This record gives sequence, C-alpha cells and structure tokens, in this order.
Amino acid sequence: MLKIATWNVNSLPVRLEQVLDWLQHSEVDVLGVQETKVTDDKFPKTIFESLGYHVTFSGQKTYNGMALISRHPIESVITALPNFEDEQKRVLAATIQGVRVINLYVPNGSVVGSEKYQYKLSWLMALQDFLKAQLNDYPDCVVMGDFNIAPEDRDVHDPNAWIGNVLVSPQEREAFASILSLGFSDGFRLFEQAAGCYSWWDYRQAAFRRDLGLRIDHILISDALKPRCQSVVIDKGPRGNERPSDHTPVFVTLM
DNA sequence: ATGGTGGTCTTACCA
Repeated sequence: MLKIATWNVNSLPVRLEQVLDWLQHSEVDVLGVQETKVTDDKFPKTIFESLGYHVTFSGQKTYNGMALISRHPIESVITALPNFEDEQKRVLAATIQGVRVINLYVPNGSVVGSEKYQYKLSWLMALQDFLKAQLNDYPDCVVMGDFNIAPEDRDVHDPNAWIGNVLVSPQEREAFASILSLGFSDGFRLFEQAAGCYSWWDYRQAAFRRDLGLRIDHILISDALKPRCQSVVIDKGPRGNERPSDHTPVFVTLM
C-alpha cells in the first residue's frame, strides 16, 4: 500500500509543526507540499531526516517553492518544466516506489485577462507537453498539487458568485480537461463523494466557518495506475487548526 | 459597513 498526499502549506517554516503532526497521524508515505516559501539552504532537511523521511525540495524566497517528503527513497528528480523559461519554483517530480509523483503549484492567475492569467495559461500549455512526455516514460503516474482550478461547478460553493473569476474560467477548465484527456482521471471523482467537498477556503470573510470553499487541489491518476487506486480523501481537519494554511491536505491510497 | 485575512527580508504584493 502507498499513501500519497498533497498540501499547499502556505509557508513551511510557519506550518512545520502542523506538517510533522499530520505526517504522523495520517500515516501517509509521500507528502508533496507547495508554497514552502523557503530557500534550499534554509529547508528544515535534518528535522525530516531525523524522523526517517527522505526529502527533496526546490525553493525560493517569499513565494512558491516545492518539496517532497517520503518514507521511501526519492529518485530521478525534476524541478522545472522543460522548454519553459520560468524563475518561479512550481514543479517537483520524482519516482518513489516505482510511481512517478509529479507535484505542482499551478499559477493562481490573479484576474481573468491579466498578465498573470496569461502566464497561467502558458504555464498550463507547457505542463501538457511535459505530462505527455512523463506519461510516456512513466505510465504509473500521479500528478498532484494546487491546480488553482475548480474543474466543475460542483467544486464551487456558489458557482454563480464565481462566474468570471479566476479558478473557474472556461479557459482554465479547458486546460484541466485537456490534461485529463492525456490519460488521467481526477482521482477524487473516481469515487462516490459527498456534495460540497472543498480543499481551499479563503482566509477572508470567515470563509472556512461559513464553508465557502473551492476544490482546487487535485490528485490525477494515470490510466495504468487506476486499478491500484483505492480511495481519494480530502482531510478537512488541518484547515481547522490554529493558524492554519488556507488549503487542506488531499491523499490517495494505492494498493 | 464598499472592508474583511495571512505570509513575506512588510509600509506593497501575492494569494
């Protein structure tokens, strides 16, 4: 059995105790984190290693930053999209226990039509090329992370209120669908789920208390890996912590 | 009541 999780922690230094606590209680084998906001020289490597984890990371100051924390050895690491010039650290792929794990922090996009939105769409185009090649090299593939896309209206607490917004725009949703058409499933939708399941709640407007969430953190399962996929679960717990991240973890269990 | 939260080499910018 292999449990693989994704969590946008919004600063690993701030959330370190929560991450260690969740690793211990969730008993996941692999955790991909986004928005570490820590440079590689300051990454808390020895803390994880002293607890028996392998780690790899690709960070920068203030923004973005990726890490993989694993009970098993981490091999064949990639830290960027090929053929896409980008100073922002948003990709970390590696092979763990024979499974290709691709951890992503998709750009937020700011406002539909803005420069950042165009960057998001360009980034997603380059991602498609990368995933196509990765799938060819590694058929057993998990693509996960903060996609900053709610794939369907049922992934949004109030779809009408969000019309015209980033995270739900048709172009972003088309990009998500194109990625699935390469040969992936949205793991969460492989199983029956309750209505109104979200992975992110804005810090503002008491959004978590009012359950004004979106499902924007995803785990995609390659077609070859689908028979091993037992469940995909959103663990809402950590969002209720004191001083929480605005995202909560999602994990897949593979047999 | 036209704001509001939270993180970051903070007084601006990002989400």
